[in-house]
Amino acid sequence: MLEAVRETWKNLIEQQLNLYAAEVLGDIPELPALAVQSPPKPELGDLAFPLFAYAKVLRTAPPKLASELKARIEKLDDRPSGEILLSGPYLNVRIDMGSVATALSSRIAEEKERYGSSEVLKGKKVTIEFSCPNTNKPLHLGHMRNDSLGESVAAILKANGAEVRKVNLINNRGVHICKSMLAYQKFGNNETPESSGIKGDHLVGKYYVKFAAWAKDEPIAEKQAQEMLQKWERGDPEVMELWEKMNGWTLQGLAESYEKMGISFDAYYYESETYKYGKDEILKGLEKGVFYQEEDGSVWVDLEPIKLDKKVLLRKDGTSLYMTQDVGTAITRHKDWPFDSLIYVVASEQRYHFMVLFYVLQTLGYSWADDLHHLSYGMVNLPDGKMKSREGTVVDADELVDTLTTLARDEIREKEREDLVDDVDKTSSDIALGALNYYLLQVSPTKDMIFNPAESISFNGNTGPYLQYMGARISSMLRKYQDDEFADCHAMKFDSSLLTLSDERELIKQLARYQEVVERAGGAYDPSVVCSYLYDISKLFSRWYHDNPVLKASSRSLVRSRIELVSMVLQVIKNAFSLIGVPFLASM
RNA sequence: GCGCCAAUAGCUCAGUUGGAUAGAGCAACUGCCUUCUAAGCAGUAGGUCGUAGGUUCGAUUCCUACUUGGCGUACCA
Repeated sequence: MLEAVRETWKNLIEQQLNLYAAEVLGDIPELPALAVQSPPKPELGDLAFPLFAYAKVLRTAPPKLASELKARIEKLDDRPSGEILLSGPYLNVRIDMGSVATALSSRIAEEKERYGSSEVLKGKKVTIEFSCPNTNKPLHLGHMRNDSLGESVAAILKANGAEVRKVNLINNRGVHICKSMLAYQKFGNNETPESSGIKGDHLVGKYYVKFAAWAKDEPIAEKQAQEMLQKWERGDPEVMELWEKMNGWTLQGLAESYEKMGISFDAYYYESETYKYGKDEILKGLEKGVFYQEEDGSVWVDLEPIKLDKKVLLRKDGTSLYMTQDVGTAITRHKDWPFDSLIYVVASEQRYHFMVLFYVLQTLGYSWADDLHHLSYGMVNLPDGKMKSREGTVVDADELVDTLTTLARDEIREKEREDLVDDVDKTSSDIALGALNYYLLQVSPTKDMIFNPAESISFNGNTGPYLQYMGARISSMLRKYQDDEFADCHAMKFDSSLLTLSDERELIKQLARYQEVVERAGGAYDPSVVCSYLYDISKLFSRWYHDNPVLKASSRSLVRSRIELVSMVLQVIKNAFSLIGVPFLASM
């Protein structure tokens, strides 16, 4: 919303620069593009135009040039409202924030939860794949980063106007699946989730762990697992029955976890189907001559054009590999729903895999293969090192959510707010969720991160609950404002000229730039952009409303104006919450 | 060996695409609850932005080399 103002000033100054150049030099040279920045401090205005770059061409010192331009612009009859400030080599502008606030207020009132959305990706269909769990164990912290990112990026792209299809590929076959099946066959005693009271995914996970323990001093274990996989591939009825039963348990458990964590999908794919895909595509490529065959019959792609080695696409016995399947799955997905862009949310360990995959798809000549993205995120480590399932240092997702929920509930009790909160259980789990999603999304996706459990359960500082708390405070204020006591204010019109404090100007500016934030987050597939924005605006708001009364402001019209500002802040943080999986709470 | 990614306060992280005095949170210390929710606000202290060159009027940001760490480099997934 500030863009228009920014452009107006930029064009005006560029125009004056050209006129000045023509006067001084006699002709119009090619001038460098004018940069627009934000001044570091509010006193310095709202827009900053550094003039260093013109010193040489115009043979004028930047501070002199700044005052020259100021004088020229101020002489113009037809110039935008706002004030020009001089600050050394910078020409700064204090914009007319009142008119921005007025426009903003009607726009937010009209667009409500759509405020901040844009149409930059309108008409674009995006498939995003994330989560992709194995069916041999429950979700852990690593999955949670994946899930949070997937959900958030999907929401951000939607807000930018894209049509988004969220897909999950369930890894429900393979030797690792057989391992838990085998252990169950041996040690399970027909235990079920019902008989044991253990959630399905955790029960299956228990046998996966059991297999590892057993295999440690049982050399034939691995071999038996391989044999079981072969039986599975032949469709052995007994194995299939067990497979279906145990997968059912896991999927039921995962569904519960997803539900609890606010994760959902538009479509599921299953590896037990997709592992058959891709072989014919590779053979087609072989016919076209884009791949080549070794004497032993295996099919390869030469990655010389992307400066990599060679990669096998079909084994010598003609069977598929992971890569083969992924090629086939991408193509199948495009047939199912013709996307313009496909995003894979997968850990950075697999960068190489996706470089190859994308190259192979391009080589096969699919037009949509130009817009494939690997949203590669870094590993989640613990303060004392890596998570290792064998050493039992894996942070279990369900357990973590439960712990955080309990802590949130304790906090509500301790503050004696149980009666003031609608539903204590729901509020507690929403706080837990907000804490987790914010903690995970705050960090730039590409970077490895350290998950500090002690820190994640702290609700102080730069955390999800801090943001939720701001939302709850504002909501509480707005509820009070609904009282008859404020009836006279309800009838008044919003007068933006009363919002003259520096913090008020800064708040309006932040509100006005929200859409740009959403666009930048979308362009970079980076929810942390939204997180930083939310924290900045919340912190600014906290300070402002700590220092300045709203409902008890010095005049009724000031009450009305500040309420308008407060309402706008609430709408914007609510909208931003929805992009990063932080539940909004009207009270907490 | 080769490739990719990273390195900013004691710790965890930002840094708006090259600009003004590099910012938060946590931890430490100090104030502020008869006043719109103290899950809060304000303040103090904490930095050769891994090292060395280069490009530029200007570099935490771009380039090169090096150091350190992570991850890859399977006819595994």
